[in-house]
Amino acid sequence: MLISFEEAEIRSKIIKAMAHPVRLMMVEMLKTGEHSFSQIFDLFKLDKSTVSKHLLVLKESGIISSRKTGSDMIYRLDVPCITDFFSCVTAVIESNVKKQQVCLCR
Amino acid sequence: MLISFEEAEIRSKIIKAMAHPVRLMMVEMLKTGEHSFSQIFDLFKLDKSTVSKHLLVLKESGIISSRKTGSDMIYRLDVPCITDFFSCVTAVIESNVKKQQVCLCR
DNA sequence: CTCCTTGTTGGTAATTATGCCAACAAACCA
DNA sequence: TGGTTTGTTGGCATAATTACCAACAAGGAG
Repeated sequence: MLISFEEAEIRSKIIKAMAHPVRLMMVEMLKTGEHSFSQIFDLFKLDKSTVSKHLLVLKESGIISSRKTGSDMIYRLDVPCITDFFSCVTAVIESNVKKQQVCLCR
Repeated sequence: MLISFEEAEIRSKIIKAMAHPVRLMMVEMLKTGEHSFSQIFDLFKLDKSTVSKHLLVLKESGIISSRKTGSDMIYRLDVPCITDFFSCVTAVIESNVKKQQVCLCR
């Protein structure tokens, strides 16, 4: 009935890949279609190596993939259902507002 | 169109709360209904303080809540849509299998 | 009241995550 | 061929996470 610890570990690796504001924004952007590294890079005030490593985390978890086109690296979202993922997060946030819970605002 | 960094931070805190195998299993268990601390504790070979702290993380993110009944602490899942959350994670795993991607198995 | 059960909090050590700089590799340009 | 653009990798310092033990607080039970 309950999932095994091994199964939970596999799942948590995927969830962990999403558990960073920068990577969330990257996924949000890729929800609108393919984008090049430089387009993604321009979104943030971060070193290019940092951006590259965040993209690698998403790629290794299987959420996005990349291909080289000319001198550009193009990234795309592999799993469209990531939208459902977010809709539940939004539900949690709304639930927190109803509870007037402030723990996320500290 | 794209979410702000502040919004992404709020979201990532909730996702981060789910990003641990132990906490995932706790949520799986609470999907079946309310459970006491000792019932949850018995699932794991962990110190009670560790279990308590994991539950606190879930509680502070607004995913679960607790109430004291007699000498027991009862925990419950506040956000049923967490199931949708998992269904997307499962889709990622299945997509990875199709790709024969091994990065999650190392 | 005293002991015992139940769970939380404080402290600490080990591991992991994050972000920068520097160096490198690959493709494009001149 | 030499220089430039584009992105990745290695190394390192700092911060965050995790899990343990010990101590503590709050309720029963005797």
